[in-house]
Amino acid sequence: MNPYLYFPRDGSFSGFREEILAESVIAVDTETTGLDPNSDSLRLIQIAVFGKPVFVLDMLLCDDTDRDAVAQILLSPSIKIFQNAKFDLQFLRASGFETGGKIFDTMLAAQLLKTPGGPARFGLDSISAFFLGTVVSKEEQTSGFDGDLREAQIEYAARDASVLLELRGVMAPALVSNGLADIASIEFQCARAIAEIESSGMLLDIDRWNILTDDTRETCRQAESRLFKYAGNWIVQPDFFGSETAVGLNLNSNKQVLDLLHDNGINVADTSKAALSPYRNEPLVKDLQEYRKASKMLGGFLEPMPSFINPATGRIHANYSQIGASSGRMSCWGPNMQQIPRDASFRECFIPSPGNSLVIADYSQIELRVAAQIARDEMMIEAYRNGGDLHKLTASLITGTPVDSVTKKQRQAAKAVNFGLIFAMGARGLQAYAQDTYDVEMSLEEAEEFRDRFFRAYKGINDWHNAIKKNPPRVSRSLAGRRYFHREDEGLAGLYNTPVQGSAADIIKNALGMLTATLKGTGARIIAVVHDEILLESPAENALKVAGILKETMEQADGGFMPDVPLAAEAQVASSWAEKQ
DNA sequence: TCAGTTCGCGCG
DNA sequence: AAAGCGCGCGAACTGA
Repeated sequence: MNPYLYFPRDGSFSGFREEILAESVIAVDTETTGLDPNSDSLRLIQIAVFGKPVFVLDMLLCDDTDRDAVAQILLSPSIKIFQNAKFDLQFLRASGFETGGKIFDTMLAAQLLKTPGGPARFGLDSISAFFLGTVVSKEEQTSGFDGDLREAQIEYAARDASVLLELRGVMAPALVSNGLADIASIEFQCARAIAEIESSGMLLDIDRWNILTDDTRETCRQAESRLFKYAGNWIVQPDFFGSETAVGLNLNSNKQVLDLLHDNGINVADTSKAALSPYRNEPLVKDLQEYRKASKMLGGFLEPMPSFINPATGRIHANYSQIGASSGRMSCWGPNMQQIPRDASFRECFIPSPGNSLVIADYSQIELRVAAQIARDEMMIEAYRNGGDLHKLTASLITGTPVDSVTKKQRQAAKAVNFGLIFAMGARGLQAYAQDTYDVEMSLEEAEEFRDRFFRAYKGINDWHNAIKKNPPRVSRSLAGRRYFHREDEGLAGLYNTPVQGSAADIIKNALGMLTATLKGTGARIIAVVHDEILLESPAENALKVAGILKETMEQADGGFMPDVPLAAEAQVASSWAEKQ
């Protein structure tokens, strides 16, 4: 067991201030009374440096002198090693501690270093077992940090901090030798922004939300009662209020819904939106879609959302998994703010707190730009360099219309073509995608024709696809060097898409990291990120300036790995999330 | 009864 | 030859 000192029991911590400040690398870990930085509290701060005992500070007991010493050490420019930094950063901030220097996050490092044979879980115990070959038992320290501490708890807390030093010793060289150093520094710097997003949270206009909930309940009920009229094979009875109910019919059961469809002459294989698409004008199908929509809105968003409002802050603090998707994108849960419906009726419920404004920005066509860069497609690069409208250009190329005479409808169709085809969509898929997403009717012949012309016009994209098709890679990289081990059976679409999606993630993560610096002194906070969109809350008087900083930072966030294609972002000041384009 | 899987669908 | 991809979540369904 490594030696440790526990303060204040073992004397005064502040006497060690200078020798710790002289260190260039320190490991920091915390123990808390729970998992919620808004309602639970920080109990222990453990600080480990090479060649010294681990310093364990009991925040319940230590005095202001020791607090000041910790504050200064955390703020120093030395490298700070954390395991899952965003967690500790939130608790530290809630207790008034800010951190300086670069972050090294062992959890993010482990995720970047992940290989097919490596660990699938990234807790400290799993990764120390894998990278150090040591077995760490966490049993003693999982809970009970709010009363008197047992010696074993202090011992394990100290051990966790010293393990971080050892882990970096192994992982830092591994990141370099695996070509992951650049993406690691992007991820590490981004962790600060994610901590800020989670602790900031978002404010929900609950009154407006409740009205929307009531309205949607009514819509759902009406669609339901219309659907019961098709249920001849079920026993239809008037309910207490006189409207009809099909006894035993569960509209959420796809099995039963399939029967209902068949009974009414709609012979589909399954009840998915795609399968029902040819019948979308049938009254039964229309009612079903309306029911499903309303029921999804209710069960998926409207009803659960109020329970996510944190009683301590009155705001919704979602959880972000920084490397949540295999592509390198973030994911979000509890609640997932990345899937809030786009309808203005939903998004207008997300508002700034009094005296503040929202500042919202998103990247313009970032995945297409990334694809242009990866494929080095000359036509696309040229268009983006000249500030052209790529959707219009595609519309012109596939229809033969001069760019200036492209109609709105043509541009809309081209949008579907652009997004669909660079990711290996077939003519069939393109046709359905254009219909579903852009409300564009396209015959199969047209889809085939567009597909053909698209690949003839964009030679670089065509060559990029052909190269992958000819020799499917086992390993590939995003533009910032994020590494992908492709499954044996991974389809072409995945091989095309993963590095594109991941490179876009590299860029926005770089922007988030930069923002923690460029927003300093404005009073603005990052409150959400949705793949290619960043939301801030800013003091109203600064909002216009902040919008400029946000746009500028996002456009400068190429990190040097987008040499041929410029980035473009659009930012605006808003009084709710609905006010966006 | 309950954990795990599948479907369908919200977002990008 | 043909093929969009990536998530999280609720409800239904499956299997022991």
